[in-house]
Amino acid sequence: MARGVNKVILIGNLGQDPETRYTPNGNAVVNLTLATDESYKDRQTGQLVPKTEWHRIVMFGKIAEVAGQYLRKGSKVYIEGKLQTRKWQGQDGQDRYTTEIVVDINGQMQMLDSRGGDGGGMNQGAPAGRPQQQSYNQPAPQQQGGGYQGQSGGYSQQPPQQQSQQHPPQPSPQHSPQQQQSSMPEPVDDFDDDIPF
Amino acid sequence: MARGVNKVILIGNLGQDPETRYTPNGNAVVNLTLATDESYKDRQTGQLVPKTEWHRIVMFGKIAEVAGQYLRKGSKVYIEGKLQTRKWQGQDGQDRYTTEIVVDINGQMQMLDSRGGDGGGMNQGAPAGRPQQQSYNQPAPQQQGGGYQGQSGGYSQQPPQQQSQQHPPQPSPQHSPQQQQSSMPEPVDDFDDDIPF
Amino acid sequence: MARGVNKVILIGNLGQDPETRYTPNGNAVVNLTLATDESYKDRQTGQLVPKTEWHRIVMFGKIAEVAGQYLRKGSKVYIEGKLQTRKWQGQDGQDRYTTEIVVDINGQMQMLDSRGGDGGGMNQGAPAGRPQQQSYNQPAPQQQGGGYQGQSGGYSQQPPQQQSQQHPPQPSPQHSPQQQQSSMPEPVDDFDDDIPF
Amino acid sequence: MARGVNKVILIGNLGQDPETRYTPNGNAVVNLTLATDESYKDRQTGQLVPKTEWHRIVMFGKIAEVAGQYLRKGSKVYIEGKLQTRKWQGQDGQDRYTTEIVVDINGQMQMLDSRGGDGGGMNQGAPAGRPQQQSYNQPAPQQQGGGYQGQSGGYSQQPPQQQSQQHPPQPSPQHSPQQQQSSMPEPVDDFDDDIPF
DNA sequence: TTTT
DNA sequence: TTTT
Repeated sequence: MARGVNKVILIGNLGQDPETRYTPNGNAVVNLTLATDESYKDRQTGQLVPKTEWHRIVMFGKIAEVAGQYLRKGSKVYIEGKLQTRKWQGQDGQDRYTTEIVVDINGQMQMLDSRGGDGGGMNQGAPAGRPQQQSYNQPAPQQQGGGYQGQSGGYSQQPPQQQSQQHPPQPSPQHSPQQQQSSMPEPVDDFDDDIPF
Repeated sequence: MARGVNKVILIGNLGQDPETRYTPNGNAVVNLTLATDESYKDRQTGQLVPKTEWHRIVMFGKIAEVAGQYLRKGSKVYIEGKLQTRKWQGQDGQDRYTTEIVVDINGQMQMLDSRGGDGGGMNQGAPAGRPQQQSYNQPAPQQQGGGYQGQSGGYSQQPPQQQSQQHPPQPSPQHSPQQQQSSMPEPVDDFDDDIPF
Repeated sequence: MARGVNKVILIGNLGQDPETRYTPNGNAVVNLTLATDESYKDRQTGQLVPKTEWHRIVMFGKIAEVAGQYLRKGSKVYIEGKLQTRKWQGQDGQDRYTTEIVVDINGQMQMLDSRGGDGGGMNQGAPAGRPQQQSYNQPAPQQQGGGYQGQSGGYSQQPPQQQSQQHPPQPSPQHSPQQQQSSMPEPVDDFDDDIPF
Repeated sequence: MARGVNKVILIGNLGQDPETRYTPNGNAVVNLTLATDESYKDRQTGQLVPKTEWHRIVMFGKIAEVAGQYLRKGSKVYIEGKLQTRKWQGQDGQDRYTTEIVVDINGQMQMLDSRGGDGGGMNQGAPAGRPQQQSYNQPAPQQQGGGYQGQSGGYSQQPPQQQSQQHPPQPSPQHSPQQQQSSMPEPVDDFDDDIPF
């Protein structure tokens, strides 16, 4: 529920491959940088000057999974999300603020590459087959708490094992104490399947 | 011209009265802070927790003039603009980044207070009569170059006198109310109406 | 899931009180007409001519319930939905098409009257207390099939009794046959379930 | 000027080649049909059922010129416009209504085919070179009066010769390549004002 | 850092 | 009528 409207709509290209992390609960969190270009006319020279605007995107839930799997550096994508500015501490102890576009359960993502080309070519990790134009709305709404702390701790770079199945506790030491502190936001918990297509 | 889409849509309330400045050419530049509220459910307590997101808005052109005149702390407003992140230097010499929603010629603004109440009450500068619900599209496009440096120099806190005409320096050091009225900048030429907002 | 983007954003005023109906399962369906105004300059006279655009809105789910309860003729509202054109038969047997803005689980609604005034005054059915500015996202997504036939049959003008509880079949003759056959249990609000359209 | 917000955002594919007409003043008017797809889950079978929504688009001005030149059947495109319903008379003398998305000076269009392929291949009229991803905002506002009458009379299927200049009647009945060149879209043209940013 |  |  919201008193107000907070909506961002972007179409642009990824500057890098997406970075995928996982919450202790196995939910994907993806960070992207997206470029939108605009040209303006220089007043002195009359020349058209290209200007690129870079956007930081954070995706949660199923959209994040799809983005992590199918988007690559250079991919063109439509994104709908909301603005969120988070505060963090610089190494000098001073407050810094970073504004991101959060794409959660209420957001949308749509891949716009008609051929799904990864734009980079050197992404050996790219999946063999990929969808060409597909849009995702998350399956269930969720409120974003104040807990997300950007790139900071508590996230695993490893995908969860079979998140949708019951399985015995992981003995693996890779899953560290960070998992214990399960106060991390868990944007979407009720996925009903892993791969939507 | 743009290769991409960069659009922000907000409905929220002003945290403070707008700050109006003027370029050397007499064009208004207005800074706003806008709050959009959202509630999320705390996972531990199950309580609805209100969360306010603050947005920095920069307006140019006629929309800026209208906003500066009619919006006040607490005003509810619809805004359409684009995201822009600008770099600046902190006092420690380090780079900082601030993301703002730029409402220029391609943006839109709409006052949503059915009564135009200023929400604060102590804004003696508020004009007597104000429109109730009015939307503004800028009359002609304009490209935003890279030159805008936020709050920094080159801006005047005083509105220009009759910018579109050559005129001798104003002797009066005080800006009287009458001047306020008669100093409407008219940067764009093809207005199809006579209402100044 | 969508291959494409289909989004409508409107701010306007209701032309009439909302019409609420209920599906056999007790889910609210609300029809609205919304006016958005625009002025254009007549090319001959140079006069500003007001022009009102009327939009047909159909709301489903919890948003519909809220709209039916709190919106009245004249209410100002923000609506986000999608375009849908449905075909129907005129009395002359010919095909007609009506385009509506569908506000379902993926849509949004926000009341913008700072005072919630009903704008009409003669709506005795209006609830005593009403929210002032509140936005609604539906709690869970739902796919809109092709079956919705507008104003046509299968809908009841009467609200369901205690839709969130199990209850014995209603002996009341007020409840039409259609309602009788729909004695299914009614999970509270997040229906991803049995809406037949 | 508008009291209200009336905005439509679509991403979809053209069902046919665009139809271009010209007003007596030589302004291009383009009609498109755009498909947006959505899948919904059939309640009986649980199957995903594809559903296509068709949208009627009308474009004016420079955007229309670009669309007429570069879009083809199958082209994927982003469109931003406004809803407009116009009344017309059926052959039976009865009123009919058609809702269209109007893309005028305040609208936007962006071609999303990474390769500009025409999707049909048999469009011999397609220009040799075409932009790949380009977005257009109209360079100057224009009010849409009540005068547009859909497909009806007053429009020419022939493009104007040099509409922006006074010139003697063209002797050549054939539209030469040079003319083609000179009618190339020029998304950004005349920013002449003095805003220094 | 992307894209054309 | 498009697209995947």
